[in-house]
Order: sequence, then structure tokens, then C-alpha cells
Amino acid sequence: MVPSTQLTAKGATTRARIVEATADAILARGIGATSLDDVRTATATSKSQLFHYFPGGKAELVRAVVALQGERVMEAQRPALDTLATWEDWDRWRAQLLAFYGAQHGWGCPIGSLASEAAGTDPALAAELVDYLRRWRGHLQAGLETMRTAGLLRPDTDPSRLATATLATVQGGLMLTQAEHALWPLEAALDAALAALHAQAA
Amino acid sequence: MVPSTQLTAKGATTRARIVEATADAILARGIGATSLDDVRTATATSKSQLFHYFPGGKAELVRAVVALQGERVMEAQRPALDTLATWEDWDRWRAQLLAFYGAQHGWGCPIGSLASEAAGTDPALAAELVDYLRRWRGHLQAGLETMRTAGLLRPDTDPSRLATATLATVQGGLMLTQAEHALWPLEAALDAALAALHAQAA
DNA sequence: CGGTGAATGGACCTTGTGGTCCAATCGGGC
DNA sequence: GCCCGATTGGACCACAAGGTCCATTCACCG
Repeated sequence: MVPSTQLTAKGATTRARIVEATADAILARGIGATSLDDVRTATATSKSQLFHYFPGGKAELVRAVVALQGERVMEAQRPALDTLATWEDWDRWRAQLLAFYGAQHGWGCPIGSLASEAAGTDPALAAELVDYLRRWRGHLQAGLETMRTAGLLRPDTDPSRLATATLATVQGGLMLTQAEHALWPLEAALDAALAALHAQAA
Repeated sequence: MVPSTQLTAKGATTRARIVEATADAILARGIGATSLDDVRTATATSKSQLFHYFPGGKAELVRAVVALQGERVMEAQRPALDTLATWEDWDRWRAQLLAFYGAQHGWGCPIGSLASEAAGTDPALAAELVDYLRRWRGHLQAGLETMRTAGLLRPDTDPSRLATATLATVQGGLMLTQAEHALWPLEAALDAALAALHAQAA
């Protein structure tokens, strides 16, 4: 984690530029189809810079991208994600998701798509991505538990399963978004996800 | 489409063996991470055989795999997929999906995962996969329209959006299945998908 | 049983890619 | 201004992967 070499302000800027450009490239084409030469070209850097800032090579660069994108996705849902205690909170959450993914360069989810790709190629990276997915689900689950306790959801509701299903619907919607190059599948998916939640209302 | 060279029975067998083994490999590791040498090893064939049966090289082989897997996925849902006219039909459909993906070697959806991967790397292949997804959604939509006409669903139901959302939930569940290496996310997702449908019951 | 085209084996080529290395330059602190 | 480490440039390497090619074997058919 701690860089073996000290970073100056200039260095930090360059490093950030590399990570962000790589994040864009990976979102567009995936990990396997993004070469270091692509990154080099997109950032106007040299090979030595890439390995200077990421001594671990491509794997370390990809990990940095995953960390960046993971935080971005979580942050985009805040503060709603932390307090899904009322139906209004869920509506806000829905709106924030649509705003984030609608404004994003390219389609699909930077977490979900990579999780799918890494599952079969890079177990370590896949584990990191699964971690983000579980944290995401955890937030949804916590909200559902709060609402059940508050009597907004039926007592027989299973927050864990319902949170998983909600996340699944969002992710599936994003996959279709990626396939159709349009946002509406995510809208439709979110509608249905919230409908499934309302179906459990007390 | 028509092979430039005639196939004997032996040849057809070899060809099928190659396609099936490649399908397994691609399901496990994805297209980009499956090399022709992997296929060679898995099928005990030579380079010349691969290009003899698939003159178009890897691209043509992958297309054959997509066609095989696409048909398999659709077939696995039949006959329920063609007549989703009652709630019992949807329950049967649910059970068939779980049976198919539970018995499958490896996790995830051979259509959805590839659609996500191909979206950023191979537009032509992506189009083919999107076609399968649209046909899939079309079947769900047809069922919903039948049910709405029959008065089983509220008149203000939008079969198109609801079908999209249902497919999204299934696909998202399969993605989580791939990530968690377990079937239960798909179960939870299907529960919620059917709940969302029932929420539109007349 | 001989011939003909399919089926197979495997060497070889080319390109793309991750990674290494060394030299040159920049830039802030003494 | 000088020094020293951070920064940058870019040649170079090793290897994997897709693809080509030719020679050999196999199997059916007259």
C-alpha cells in the first residue's frame, strides 16, 4: 500500500491522471482488452512512468482503478445509502443511482462488470470486487432492517435476501444498460425493485 | 454459415467436441481469457483442426459457442417460456431456471456475461448477444401481455418495462451467483422478480 | 485396391503485450 | 548554484497468442 518511493505533488498528479484514464478505458473495454499501451497513449506517459507509480505492474494499476471506482459508486449513492429508513430515502437513492449512471462515461457498472470479468481470471481481484458488492448489499440490508424494526415492513421480511435481490436487479439493469446503450433498462429495473420492496410493506 | 468444406460424421463429431469444450472454457474464464491453445489442450486437437472447422478463426469459434449457449439457455426454459399465461407457468419457469443454472458447470449466465464482455470489445458479437437478450425479454413480455389481456394483471401494467425488469433481476442474480459461487442469489432474485410481478396482479 | 478429399499433426511466422533497464532531465532544499 | 532523488523517455526483451502452411494419415467410394 505505502509507495516505496516518495511522491511529489507533480508525481501525485501524474499518478492520479493515470488511474483515472485507466478507469475510463477499463469501463469502456474491460480489463483484458485494456493494454498498458492504451493507457500510455491516453495519458501521454512512458512505460517507465507506469511502472514507477505502479511497481506491481498492470495488476496494481487495476487494483487502484477498482478502489477508485468502488468508492465512486458508493459515494454516488450517499447520503441516501447510509439511511434507507423511509420510502422517501429509497426514492432519493433511486434518483441518485440514475443520475450517476446516466452521467457516467460509458454504460454498465464499474463494479459489477469487473466482478464478472475477474471472477474467471483473477481470484484475488474478484475477491476485492465481491467485497464491494457485499458492502453495497450490506447498506441496503441495514436500511431494510431499520424499516422492518420501524414497522414499515412486514415482520416476516428477510432483509438479507431482499437486499440481495434489490442489488441483483440494479446490477442486471446496468448490464442491460450496457447492452442496449441506453439508460431505460436501469429505470425499469429500479421501478421493479422498489415495487418488490413495497410489496413487503406492512 | 455453410462450411466451405464437407463434413463427414467424424468431422462433425470433432467439430461439436471443440465447440462444447470451448463453451465450457469460455463460461469459466470468458472469451478474452480463453486461448486457442486452451481449446487445443482441452480437446486434444491440433491448430490445423481448429482452423479447418472454423476458417474464420477464434471469432467464428466464439460465434458458434454463442449460438450453442444461446439455444441452450432458451431451451432450458421451455416449454414454460412459450406460455407464461398463468402464475403457475411463472412458477414452473422459475423452477426450470434454477434447475438449469444449478446444474451448469460454473456460475453465471453464458449469455449475460458474454454480452457484458463483448459490449466493449466486439460490437458484432455484442449485437448477436443482445439479440438473444431481446428474444428472451420478448418471451417474458408476451407472457405478461397474455396475462394482462386475461385480466390477471392490472390494465395499467407495462409489459415491456416489466419484462425488462424481470430479465434484469434474473441476470443480476446470475452475476451475483458468479461472484459468490453459490446459487442462492439467483433464488433471492427470482423471489423478488415474481413478487414484483404479483404486485401488478389485478 | 487405388484414388481423392477430408482429417490431422505440428513447425513456423507475426504481432501485441507485460515487463526490464539505463540514461537523461527536472526541481526543490541546502 | 549544487546535489540528490523523483520524474520521465524510450530502447529492449521474453513470451504468449492468433494465424499460416505443408506434409501426412485416414476413410469412403468406385
